[in-house]
Amino acid sequence: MISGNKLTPAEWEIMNTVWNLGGSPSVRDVLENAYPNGEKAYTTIQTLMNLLEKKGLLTRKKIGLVNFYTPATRREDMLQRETEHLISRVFRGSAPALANFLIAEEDLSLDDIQHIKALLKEKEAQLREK
Amino acid sequence: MISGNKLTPAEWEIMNTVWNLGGSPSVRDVLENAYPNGEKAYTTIQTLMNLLEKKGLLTRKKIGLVNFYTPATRREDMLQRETEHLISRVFRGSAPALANFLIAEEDLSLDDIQHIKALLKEKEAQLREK
DNA sequence: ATAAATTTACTATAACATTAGTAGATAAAC
DNA sequence: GTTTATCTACTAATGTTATAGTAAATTTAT
Repeated sequence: MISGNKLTPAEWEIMNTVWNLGGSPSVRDVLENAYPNGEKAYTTIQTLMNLLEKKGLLTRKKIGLVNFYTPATRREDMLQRETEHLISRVFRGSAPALANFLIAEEDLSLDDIQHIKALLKEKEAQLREK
Repeated sequence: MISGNKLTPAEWEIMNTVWNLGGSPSVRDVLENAYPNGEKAYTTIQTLMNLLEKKGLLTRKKIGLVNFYTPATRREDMLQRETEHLISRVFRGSAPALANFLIAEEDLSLDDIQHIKALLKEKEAQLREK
C-alpha cells in the first residue's frame, strides 16, 4: 500500500539518499552518506527507515544481522506527487501558474533557458500531432 | 518578524482566502468563504488566524468588537518561499530540475506553452543585456 | 433592560513528526 | 571464550499541527 502517504521533510532526505545511492543500502549507508558529521543519531535514521517501510516506500530484507532497504517507488512518481501537492496547495491547482512563477522568479541561466526551450518544442510537437 | 516561518497546509488555505478576498477580512469572512459548508469550526479558523498573526503573516486590528486581519506579506513572496522549499527538499536544490519536470510531466496546453515561451524570451533578453 | 447571538481570549486535546535512548542479540577481535 | 562493537526492536520524550470547547464581553433585537 503505497497510497496517499505524504513524505515529511526528514523522510525526503532519507529517500533522496536511498535513491541516490542506488541498490539497497543499510541504515549505516544512509547515515554516513546523508549525515557524515553525525548530525543525526543512528537510531533516528533507523526509526525513519522503518517508518518508510511501514508507509510502503521502502522494502526491507534482512541478510544476516543487517537490514537492507530497497525503494518501492520511483523517484519520478514521488516528484510528481509532491509537485502536484504544491500546485494544489499553493498555486490553487494551476500548473502553468507554477511554471510562470518559476521562470519569472527563480534564477535560471541562459543554458537552463535553452534547455527548457528545447523541452517545450518537443512537448509542443507531441501535442500537435495528436 | 516575518522570518523563516513555514506555512502549514491549513495556514495556506487561510492565507489564500485572505489574499483572495482582499482588504482586511474577519474570521467570519474567511470561514464563510473558505468553508461555506461548515467544514471547520469558527474557533478553528480563529485560532489559525491568530497563529498567523503571531507568525507575522497577518496583522490584526480590532474595530469595535471584531478583529480584522490584513496580510503582512505579498502572496508572491510566499509563493517564492514555498517553491524554493520544494526545490531544495525534493529537487535537491535545482530549479531547472523542477522546470524540466513540470514541462515533461504536467499537463500543459498549447496556449500554456506559448505563454511560457514568451516569458522565456523575455527572461533571456534580460539576461543577455546585463 | 433583558434575552439571544456573536466574538474574543484562553485552554485543551489528539494526531503526527522528530529525535534518540535502552536492552538484547550477534559477530569480530583479541 | 570473554570483551567490544554493531545492529535490531522497542519505547519514550519533545515538538508541531489541527481542531475545537468554554467562559466572558459586547452588541442587537425585542
